[in-house]
Amino acid sequence: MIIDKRYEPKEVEGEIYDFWLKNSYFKGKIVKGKKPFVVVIPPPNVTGSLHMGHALNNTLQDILVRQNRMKGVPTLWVPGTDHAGIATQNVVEKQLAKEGKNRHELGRAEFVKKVWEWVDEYGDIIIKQLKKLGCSCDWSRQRFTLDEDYSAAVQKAFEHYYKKGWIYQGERVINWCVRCQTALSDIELEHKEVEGSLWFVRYPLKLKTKNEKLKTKYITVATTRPETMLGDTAVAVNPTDKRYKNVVGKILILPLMGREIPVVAFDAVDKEFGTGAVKVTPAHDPNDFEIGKIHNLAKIKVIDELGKMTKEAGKYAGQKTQQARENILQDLQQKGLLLKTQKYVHQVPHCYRCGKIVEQLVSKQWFVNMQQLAQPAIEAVKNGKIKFEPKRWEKVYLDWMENLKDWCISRQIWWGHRLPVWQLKVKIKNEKLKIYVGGNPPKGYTQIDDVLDTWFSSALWPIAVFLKKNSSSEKLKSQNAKLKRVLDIFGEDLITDDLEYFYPTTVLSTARDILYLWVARMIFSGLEFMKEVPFTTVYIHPTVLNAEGKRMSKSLGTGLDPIELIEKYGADATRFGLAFQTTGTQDLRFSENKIVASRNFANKIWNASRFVMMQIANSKLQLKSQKGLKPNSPADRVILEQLNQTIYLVNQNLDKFRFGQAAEQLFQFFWHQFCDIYLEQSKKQLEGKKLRGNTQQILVFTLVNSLKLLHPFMPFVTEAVWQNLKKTVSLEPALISSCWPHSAEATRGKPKASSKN
RNA sequence: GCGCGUGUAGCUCAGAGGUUAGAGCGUGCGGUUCACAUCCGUAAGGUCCCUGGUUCGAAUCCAGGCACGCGCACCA
Repeated sequence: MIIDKRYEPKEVEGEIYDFWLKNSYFKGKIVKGKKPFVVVIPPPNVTGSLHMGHALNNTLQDILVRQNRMKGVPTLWVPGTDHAGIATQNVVEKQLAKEGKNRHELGRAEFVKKVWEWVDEYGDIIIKQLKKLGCSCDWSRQRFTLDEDYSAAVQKAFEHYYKKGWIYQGERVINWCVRCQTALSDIELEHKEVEGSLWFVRYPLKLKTKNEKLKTKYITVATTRPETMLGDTAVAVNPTDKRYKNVVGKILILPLMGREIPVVAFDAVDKEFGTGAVKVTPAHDPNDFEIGKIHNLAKIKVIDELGKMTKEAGKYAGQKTQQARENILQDLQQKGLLLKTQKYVHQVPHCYRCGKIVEQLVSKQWFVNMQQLAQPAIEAVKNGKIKFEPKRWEKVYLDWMENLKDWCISRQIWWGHRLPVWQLKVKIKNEKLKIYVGGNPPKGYTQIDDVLDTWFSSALWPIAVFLKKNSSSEKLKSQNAKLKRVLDIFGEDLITDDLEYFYPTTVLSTARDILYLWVARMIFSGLEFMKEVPFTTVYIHPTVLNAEGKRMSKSLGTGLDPIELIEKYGADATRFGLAFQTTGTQDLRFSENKIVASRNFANKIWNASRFVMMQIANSKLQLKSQKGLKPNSPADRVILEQLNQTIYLVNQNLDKFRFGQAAEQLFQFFWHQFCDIYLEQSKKQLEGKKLRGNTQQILVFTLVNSLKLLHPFMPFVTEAVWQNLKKTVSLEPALISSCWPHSAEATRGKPKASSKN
């Protein structure tokens, strides 16, 4: 026998993968009149390396893709990477810091060049890792969100929104990361519990005359951020609060600054919290900003973009916020205005990229008005055009969509798509700044510095991956009326037949934490630009937790490198082990045991196949179809029935994204029903001449179909066996493109009900 | 605060209104000529979180509670 008695993944995986590549099995082809099965990969960050979540998600996608490919459906899985604005910029900045430099010394052009160099050198790591995992992506279609054509599409999308009047520049209190030096959208924050304090500060009421005697001399406010009080321009109380009934409209003297500020009424003030009176800092709190709008309050910015006190902060100017806080508290204490201090645990926003505390400050940024975009995206889910799996995520999605705020899309970093916004160099006095939006600005205009939120471009992923001039697909030939609109938006140059054929995609499989950041935005973008949903099913895979039930994360040191698992146990074992643990309802508390068990299973498949091959060597066996099989013994009949049930159950479970149950069924069937029972039985049957021929037939038949069913889960070992088996039995040239078992008996043959009729 | 999820063998998890509740790993015992020791056979191991309700029958459905995890939120 040619093959070894132990399955050695390392010896076959590379070779098998090359074999698939060489024969273009992963290529997506347009087959007119046939509805394709299309998946776009959630593009990993170029800075990333494969973590367990990627390994899981891409295993599951590959299972679906391979199954559909075998079913004979035109199948395409588009791979690619995301430029990941802030994340990538941070990586390169860190590298620069090691050399004692910063990006400002380099200048914008030089810095961006450096990032591109970094991307060229390291950006492909994760792609190579996906290949190791066995992902059957169409690599000829690999995309990067900063590809030339992709960028063109991003620009067109911006222009489109702008023309509609949905993009505007506005002054708001935004989240500002002092470390990354950029604005962040609300969902780019991570709220972490921080043990802080609640300080109670007295704001004296202004006396009408020097000697006026007041019943109440102070209003006490509670704050977690005393340094912002320097920017206070009011104190707000609930209009129904009896305690403050008589002070609304009165004037207070802001301590330390001496500024006169009014007491105003505002519904949203919680009477129960603190003292029921809240200091109002319109420049540093979004709610206060709203109060300020209503009461026409000044916005006094006391903290700047570097996290230091501005000159508006009087004697505290130039101090870092923390330092200013301490000084202010000391000064208040001295003046007897600090009533008390309470320990207070609260949620503080941190930057999702660098982990530093985020400042809130007033700033001029670009926004997308969400009003008209949200509604169709809500409808599409409500009317079932997009289904969530598991279904409960639908509610999570809808809750967010129904409470959408405008999307802050400008970032003050350098790595990304620059806004196609230009302004006239010379600012004429008393005249609004002249702005041009688009690709060819008139003379004298310069482009503004901001770049777009990374998620603005990834929102276009299911569209933009099919927009490419020099793609394998040619420019649009068909004059499909449906695409007229898209042509108008993106222009002739970008539209290809691919877009017409492969959009909308079928399944989007992703992690729950980017449901808002990415999935929701793809949905409304798809509906806006294509007037059609970008995918019909959103599958949310379980989160991979470690043994302690903590989320696996590299930064937390709770990660586990899937590549190490592949090295140790093989890609098949890693994949099967992950799929096995994907049960649909629960998060996945990762256990290496399951990978070990799967490694053993791969070996079992290998050896059972070896046994079958030994039995049929030199037998010149002509493989019969199921109809041609003649089960002679009870064991024959049982194994064929069990195979049919397995085909049925695997299909059922995969249709419902029940990967674990499908894997379990295959494991049970192959190991216990086929190997433990039938293979043992066959040894007796093979002895006598009477049963020998049919037993051989059934052995091969069962093995061949098992390999097919197992292939999406364990592509390497099954293909390796197939290639060997092919030498003695006439089979399709490759398992990957062979025909998925779907005999009439199997599709109809539910697990047999004991009483028919 | 609101919402979501989970609780079943030592561990990780399936299952689900109806005999005796299952798997993998782990554990005990026995087994190496004859595909595989990454193996085979066999055994032990469960108050299905608690309380109440519906039912002929509940681990399963309902209500309440407890525990853990997660998401959202403008309690300053």
